[in-house]
Amino acid sequence: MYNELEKIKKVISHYIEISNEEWMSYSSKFQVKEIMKKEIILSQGDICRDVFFVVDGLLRVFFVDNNGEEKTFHFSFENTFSADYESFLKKIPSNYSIQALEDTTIVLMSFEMLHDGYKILANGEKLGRLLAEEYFFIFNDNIQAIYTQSPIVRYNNLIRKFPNILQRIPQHYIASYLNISSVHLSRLKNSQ
Amino acid sequence: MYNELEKIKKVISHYIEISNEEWMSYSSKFQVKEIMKKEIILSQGDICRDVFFVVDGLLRVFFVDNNGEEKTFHFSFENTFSADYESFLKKIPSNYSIQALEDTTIVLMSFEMLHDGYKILANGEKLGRLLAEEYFFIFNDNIQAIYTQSPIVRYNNLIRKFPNILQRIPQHYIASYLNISSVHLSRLKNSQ
DNA sequence: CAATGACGATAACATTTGTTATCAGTTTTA
DNA sequence: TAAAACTGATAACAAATGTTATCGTCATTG
Repeated sequence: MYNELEKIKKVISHYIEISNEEWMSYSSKFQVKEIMKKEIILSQGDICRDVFFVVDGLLRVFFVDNNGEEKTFHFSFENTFSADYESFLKKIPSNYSIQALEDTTIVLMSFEMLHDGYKILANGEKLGRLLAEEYFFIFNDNIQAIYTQSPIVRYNNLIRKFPNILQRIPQHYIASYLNISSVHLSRLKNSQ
Repeated sequence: MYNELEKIKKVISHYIEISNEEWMSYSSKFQVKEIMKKEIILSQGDICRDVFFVVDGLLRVFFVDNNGEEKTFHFSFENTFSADYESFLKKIPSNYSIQALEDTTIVLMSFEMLHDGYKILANGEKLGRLLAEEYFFIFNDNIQAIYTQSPIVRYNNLIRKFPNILQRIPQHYIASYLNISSVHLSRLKNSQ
């Protein structure tokens, strides 16, 4: 418990100043959870009630398209947040599912908690703003990569950014993330 | 002048409560600008110093990829904001250019103004948060469409959402937005 | 430990999509 | 108003990508 909350405190402190008193009362509301590999912690269609902070492990965010095919569109590594943030904020059914790719430790942050934070914490609104901005940056970069880079370039960049990704994530999930078939990715890799 | 600011007040009031006194002092800092068709108001590589609010007209957000090809990835219609929001927030060189597709009236909102607003306005931080969230929603929906929908489905949805888009935007820009060649879009349209 | 399933490479083939060029109609510009 | 640029359709061809199936290896599970 101690370590998990220390980690999330470190991340939050990176965004805003938070006093010890504030942290003491605020952090008591966090919920820590251990989830097993393959476990699904958010199902497409359900409302995303919490933002998940990944303390240790790895999550996969995906959805099932009209043809019944799974599309992976995000991996959540250690020390990052994960959620269907639109579902979370608007309280509408989620378009994504979130699944653990490894045994994972997460800290749950509920909608109520975040919104209480807007009032309770001196810099609560700022935290909300910076979280939204951070999410936006991720998606912005992502969309730009899709428009400007070929799949194999995106693949190489991904590996450069996360060198151990191949040991942790099955290749067909990566292909799905690149929005190409697993056969095609295999071909691209072996013909560069 | 009167009408332009009324429009943006209406949009901002949709996000937060803002008193008349606040609006009086705050709105005086807005800058209204008329730009001509084809004029470029943000150039790739420059820092995006302002968020543009489109009062009337139409903007195109695009970038030039590694092969020297223009990729359109967003159209900004009336009553919406436009910017390279990442460049704007981080004060880093913009990856996008923004160009008017019609004679357009915009209201400029500088970084300093937005940040002053965080302090001056009672709900300033909240406004910043909601703007970031709004931007995030747009990109979220966009990325999801790219992953789950075929180009022709995205095209049809686009037309359903903006029925007069074909009269206002050349088809090859729309093809670029769909991330397909203009020849291919032409084919898809005429073979549904 | 045996059975099952997951994983990634590969081949063969089908389909989609891009590229280049041409043309006719329209709009813009000098 | 004449020339130039822009626009969208179309054809022919090339390249990229998907689909299906097979196979060997490895991990998981009962």
